[in-house]
Amino acid sequence: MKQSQVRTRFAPSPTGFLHVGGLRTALYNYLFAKQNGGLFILRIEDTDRARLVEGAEQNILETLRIFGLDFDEGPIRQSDNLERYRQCAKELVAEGAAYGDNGAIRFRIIEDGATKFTDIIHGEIEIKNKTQEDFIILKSDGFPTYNLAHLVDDHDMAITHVIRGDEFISSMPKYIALHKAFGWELPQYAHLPLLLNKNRAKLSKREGDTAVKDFLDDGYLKEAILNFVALLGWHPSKSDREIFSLEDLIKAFKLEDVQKAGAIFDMTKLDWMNGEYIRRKSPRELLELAKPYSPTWVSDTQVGVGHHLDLEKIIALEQPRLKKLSELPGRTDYFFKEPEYDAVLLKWKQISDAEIKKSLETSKQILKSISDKNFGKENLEKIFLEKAGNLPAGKAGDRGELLWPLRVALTGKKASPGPFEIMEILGQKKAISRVESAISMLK
RNA sequence: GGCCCUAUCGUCUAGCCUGGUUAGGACACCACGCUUUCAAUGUGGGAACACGGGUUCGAAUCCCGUUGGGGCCA
Repeated sequence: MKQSQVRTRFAPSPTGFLHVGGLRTALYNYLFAKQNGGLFILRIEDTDRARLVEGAEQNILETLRIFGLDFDEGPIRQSDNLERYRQCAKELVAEGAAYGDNGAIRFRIIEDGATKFTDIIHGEIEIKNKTQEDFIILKSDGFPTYNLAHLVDDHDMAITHVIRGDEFISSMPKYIALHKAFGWELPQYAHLPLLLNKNRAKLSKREGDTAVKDFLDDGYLKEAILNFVALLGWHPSKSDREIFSLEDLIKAFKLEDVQKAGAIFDMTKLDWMNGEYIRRKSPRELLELAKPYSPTWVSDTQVGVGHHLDLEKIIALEQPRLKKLSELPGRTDYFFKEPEYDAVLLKWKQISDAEIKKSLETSKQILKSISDKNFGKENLEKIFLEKAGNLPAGKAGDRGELLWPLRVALTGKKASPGPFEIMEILGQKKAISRVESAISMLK
């Protein structure tokens, strides 16, 4: 009848950078603990010395910190606890549940019958004991195996709910037998479906691009990654909601609503979600976030002191188009250097070179006639559209004939924001000189 | 190969427990509107209950089997 406080743990091996599957496991553990007023604990499972990767532990800690998955206890390292595992192994040998085998210690499996347990996500599971065999709990080098160490720690740390990947289900008879041998109470188990790659195979760190750090470096916002990962294998029942902050998730998440089947990690939706979060930022916030993506953004010196506002304007222009921050330099390069492009790009529909030239000359005339103070986008738009005869798109002599060559002259791109907004930022002098360059290309 | 898990649009999924829905949403895709282009945005569209048996007046939903996928062990 005891009502003990919920304690969950995330127990990664520092064998590589934290990947998206690990982040999800950590998140679910965190959410479950927090929504129950419990504690979330971090344990580093570093007993497999051969597979340790330098920097991995630090990356795991750093990544959890970035996502706000703050742990209440830890990090606890298994390598600090070796004596305890050895004692436990000896204890099992002493009572006959385990035996020595070439310097290692093996736990004895009784092959009769079946082991039954209840999983929070999967429900009742029954596994025949003869599918198991005696397994090593302490290696000859004196280090414990996962089978022993994780279980001793979960007990010592009073973990109430073990939330981990599906791949451990088939070993459950081992863990249950071990608990019995120790005379320990079983925690509750929730086995999460695996994250799969496009080929439907288990997502692995070796395939690359699954490290959370890579996504962060690529300009995915932490809110978007977290939200996206939360939705892989979980969805609120009877709700269509998709956008969740960490706080929202604590309220809405239900372990029982976690999917049983594996989910394919498909970045297409992540791209959309990242765009959603990008659009929710203010240009100022976005500017801060974008600074790492190009030397241009780092300091104002390259675009001239006092142009901070312009940078914000540039960001604001791209904000609705951006899927990830790393796209920014490529999309905005024409603000910082003269565009390079092929003259054929200036051609609007089927018009002749002479007509393009005439169009550009018209733009040049207009630009020269405007005073510097009236170079705002609204005014520019008004004047240009009047000149274009205010004909709607598609009509003979439509706006495109005037505006397309102008826009290309300014950007050198076949896709970009509109010319008026661009010119407002670029200023009259540069706008005119770019139109002139375009004209000279047609000679 | 043995064991275990699993199965709704291309993808993430709601619905399943407590049988009766035009099987809902989102991403992606397509079309249209807006528009100089690309986005953003609005409207609309195509798109799924793996298969076979039962039970039942009625099955995505309950039961059995098959097949597919995945995991663990070897």
